[in-house]
Formats: sequence, C-alpha cells, structure tokens
Amino acid sequence: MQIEQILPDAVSGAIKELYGVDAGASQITLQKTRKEFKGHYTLVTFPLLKISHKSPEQTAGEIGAWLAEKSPVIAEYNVIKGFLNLTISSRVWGELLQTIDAVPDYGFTPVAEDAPLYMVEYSSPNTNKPLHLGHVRNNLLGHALSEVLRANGKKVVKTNIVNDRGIHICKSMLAWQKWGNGETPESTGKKGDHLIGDYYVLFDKKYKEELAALQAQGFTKEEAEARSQLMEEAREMLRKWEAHDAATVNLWKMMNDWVYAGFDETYRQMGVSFDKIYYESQTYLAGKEEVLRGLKEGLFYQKEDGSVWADLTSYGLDHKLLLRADGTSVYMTQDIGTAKLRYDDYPIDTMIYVVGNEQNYHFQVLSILLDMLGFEFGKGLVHFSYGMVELPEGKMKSREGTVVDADDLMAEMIATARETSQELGKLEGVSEEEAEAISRMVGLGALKYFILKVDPKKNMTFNPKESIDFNGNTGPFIQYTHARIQSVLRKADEQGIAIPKKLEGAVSLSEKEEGLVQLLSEFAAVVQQAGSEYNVSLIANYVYELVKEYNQFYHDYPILKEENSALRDFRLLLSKNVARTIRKGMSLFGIDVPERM
RNA sequence: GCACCCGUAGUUCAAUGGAUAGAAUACCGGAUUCCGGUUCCGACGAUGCGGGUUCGAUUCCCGCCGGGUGUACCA
Repeated sequence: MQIEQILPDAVSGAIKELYGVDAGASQITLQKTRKEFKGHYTLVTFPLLKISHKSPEQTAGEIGAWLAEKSPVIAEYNVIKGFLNLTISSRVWGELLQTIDAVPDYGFTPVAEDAPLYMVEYSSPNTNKPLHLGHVRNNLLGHALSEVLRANGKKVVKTNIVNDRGIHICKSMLAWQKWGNGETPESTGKKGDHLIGDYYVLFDKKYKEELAALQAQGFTKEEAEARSQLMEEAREMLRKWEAHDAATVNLWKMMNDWVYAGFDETYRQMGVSFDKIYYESQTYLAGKEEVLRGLKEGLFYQKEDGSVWADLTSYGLDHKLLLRADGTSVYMTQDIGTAKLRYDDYPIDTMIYVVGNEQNYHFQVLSILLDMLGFEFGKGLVHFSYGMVELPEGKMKSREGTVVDADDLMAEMIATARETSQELGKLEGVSEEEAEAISRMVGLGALKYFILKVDPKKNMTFNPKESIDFNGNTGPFIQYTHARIQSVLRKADEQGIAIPKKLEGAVSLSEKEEGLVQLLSEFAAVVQQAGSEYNVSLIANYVYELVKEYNQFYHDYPILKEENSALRDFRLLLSKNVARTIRKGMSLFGIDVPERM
C-alpha cells in the first residue's frame, strides 16, 4: 500500500462523513508540504468549497480535526489559509519503509500476459556516417523510455529503422569506388561507420569543387547543379541499385556491413539494444505499393511528370510528394511501408517514434496519410519529439566540422572520469580492471544522466566538463552517494551488525528521516508518471532529490555509531532502501552504479 | 509569409493551476577532521512585454518581442 493511495482514501472518507458527498479525485488535490511549514502532505481546500459551503479555513479545520481523530494515519494537522497541512504518524512511516523493503521490485508492475504492447522506435541512423551527439540523446531517450514503460507493466519491443538506401548512401559508395583504392576497415584500422563517413564527406568536397569549377565557367549555381557529373553518377547508381544490378548491390552490401559492425560497437558501448531491426531497403517497396494503391483509389493524385502527391490542404497542410517522377520513393513512402510491416508483424497497441523535433511536420503528415490509407493506427501514432543538443560553443554544424562524434565523446568521457578519479585518489589500490570499470561507469553515467535529466522536448546545452563534476546535479554525484552507502553497509557487516528485515519496536523519527521515507514511498508514482507522460527526466530529478535529502540526513545523524539499536536498525534499513532506489532509478537510464568508487 | 516548439537567477536545469518560483554552478561568508576526500549551513541573485480567464497563472487563452525548427523530387 502506497501513501499516494492511503491519503486520498482517508481524505475522501472525511469529506463523505462530514458533508455527505463523494468528492472526485480531481477535487482532492494533495501535494507535498513546503519545507517551511509543519507537515508532510497538504490538502488544498479551495476546490472543496463548493461541497462544504464554508470558508477555506473552516473547511480545512473540519477535515483536519476529523482526520486527526478518526484516521490512524494522521498524527496532527495545522491550517494555514486554505491549506490543510497533515502530519503522518511515525508508526506509518516505519511500516511503509518495511513495505517498501519487502517487495523486491517495488514500484514496478510485472508484465502481464495481456499487457498492452508498445513499440518504441529509436536511433534510426543513416548508413553513410557515424553516430553523433544528436543520436546520443536519441538513443538514451529511446532506451530509457522503453525501460520506464516496461517498469510500468507494458510489453515493449524496441525497434530501429536503418536508413540503408537512397541517394545519400550512393554518394559514399561512389566516392569509395572512385577514390577509395580498395580501402577496408581492416586495412585502415578504422571503424566501418567512420570509414564510410569519410567517403561521404569526400563526395561532398569533390562535388563542391565541381560546382565551383562550373560556376567559374560562367554557369549559375542552379545550372551547375543540373550539370554536375558526380551527382548524375550518384543518381545513376541509385537507379541501378533499385534495378538490382548485381555489382551495385554487392558493393552496397559490403559497405553497409562495415557500417553495421561499427554501429554495433557504438550501441554496445552506450548500453542500448534493439529487439527488432527494420531496414528501409526492405520496407520501401511496401510503402510504394501502398502509395500506388492510394493513387488507384483516388486518395492521391499524379502530376504530368509522373510524380505522385497527396493533397493535404483540407488538413491545413501543403501538398506532399510521395513518389518522384522517376518512380523512386522518398522518406515518407518508406515510413508508410515500415509502419504497415510493423503492424503486420506485431499486435501493436501504441507505436512511439523517438525522433527529433525537426520532424514534427513529417509525423503529422505520416499520421494523416496512414489514416487516409485506411490504417486505423494512423491517428494513434506517438511522436516522442525531443529538442536539439547544442554545445557551449554553439550549434553543431557538419560543414564546419563541429559535429561531436558519439564514439569520440564516450571515449573522452571515460578518459576524463579516469583523470578526475585519479586526481581525487579514488583509484588507489584498485586493480587495473576495476579502475577501467569504474571509469567507464562514471564517464558514461555522467553523460547519460546529464542528457536525460533535461525535459526531452526542450533544446539543451551539453557541457562535458559540467556533466562529469563530482558535485551538483550530476551522475557521478549520485553514483558517489550510492558508493558511500554501500560502504556503510559493508562496515556494518564487518562489525557484525545485521541489517534487519523487519523493524522491532517503535522509534520516534526525526523530520529528515520521515522526509526520506516519504520520498522513497513516492518512487513508484514518479515512475508511473514518467511513463504516462513520456517524460523520463522526471525520474532523474526525483533521484537527485532523494540523494540530496540523504546527504543532509547523513551529515546530521550517525548510523553505525547510534547507540539506540532500534534507531540504528531503522537508519540501516533506510540507507539500504535509498541505495536500492538509486540503483533502480539509474537502471532505467542504463546507468551503472559502482559498489565503491 | 505560414506552421510547430522554446523564452525562468550570470550560467545549466526544476516547478499535476496552488502557499514566500526551487536546485545546481559561479562568487562571498561560516561549520564539519567524520562511516569516505566529493559532506553541511548561510548570503547573493530570475518568470521577455502587454492584456484576459481564475479565489489563485511560470503554467491556460489572445496580442506583441526574441530564439529555434520545419515548410525540399534530402533522409
């Protein structure tokens, strides 16, 4: 039984008794009591005035008196203006702490057979360049959201759509063919995705040179683009690919495999994974079929040049291209096909796309198009839209080479964690393997926490230096607190003090202890809210608050030195639960917490 | 132009329509020699502007101002 249930029940009981009316949940607004007032939870009485027909103060007073007298949960109350501050009895806090401890995975609903199925798409890389900082936010959000949904008892299928075909892929293929001299990841020692990325950049460079040369001959920019030999070759390659030309397809396969090997390494390092991967090369034809069906059924229209369009003006939007004049498909076509195949493959209840907010329009259109095509799931798509990641120096621009590579970033974070730890003397006396493991946990934890603590829909600034600080609202600070608690528990064990399973005897608790139990008992509600709002940053803020509270408690009260054994037991149990909650909360983010550091 | 998103301390982030808008960081002052150094306390400092709804607005609505993104036969 959680406090979030006990309290509203008690309050609505009081209202029923006093005024003879069943108050709706929306009218019972309970919130945490602000620090400066006495009490744990506060009932706002303004919404209840219509029921009580009395002044706010009177209403609060009556409900408070009733609860204090009749409810075993409420020890005392006070009224300030229209706010009724309720103090929960120490006995109830003690019982709650045990309840929390008794359930192994408290706060987490087991996944039932008939639980709704959520499919979460995230990452969605192009196979022409390595993952960068933007993908990092995407991957971390997608992974965390999946974990949070699962913790809420949903079935989750994590999926990825790989953009493995299209003109952009042909560009790097062409560059490699022309200037690659047969280079491979093995021959260069480069990760496959980086190698391919280099050729994509090379294409762009050569293409620009060609344009410049043409413009120097007196052509306009548009004329130069139309005359570009390179671009024509790339388009030719795409046509060959779509016509299943053996040489082209083989080259494509070989180069894509290099990239996948590179991606796999990045994903492994980041700690994210997928249950099912879709490739656009395998879904775009399904999309094309659907578009042609739509055309036949008169849902779409065809221009004289043969291109196919959807008229969305009745939805307040523009006309949208679905098939090019040469019959090749575009991004939207592919997404239609992918969606259809997914719903064929799985009994999806909710489809969530973790994709940046620059594609808000795309998903608005996708939803409408699927609906037009008769897929009832169209309207129900969820676009989990997140903001851009910027750096303290400003925005990342690929042209200016200021894009932060995901692999480099992670390596740097780990290296920095190691340096800092060494400076602080944390790595003294630990083996090389341990030092490496701790540096990884801290470095990656810093990165993940810093990114996930921000409200997903907002643009954010990622500051590597700040993120890895061992102080403040950072991953390492949380990890450190956890490690310190573990140290206390270890010391208790060494001194032969057992951590009790059950508390014997009543103890009177300090406000800080009550506050901590209060926080612990709210964890489940936070996880649930995060799941229903698709906002994982709530959990980060919760964990940090818990850690801060614990540190204040830790500073003021002895644990092992406490002479009253009942109180010591309570504090040990409390510490253990805080550590558990930290681990659980961080695990939703894919963040490891070291036992010691 | 049109559409969508965002404007909160110097900076990075919080705040189901609720009380005196919270943290962190930076700077300044103090405590702690402890189970673990990275702990704790205090001071400083903010809702872009103007209306509206409400008992109550950072939050909802309208209009400005500022920033971002999209509006591609790119993905």
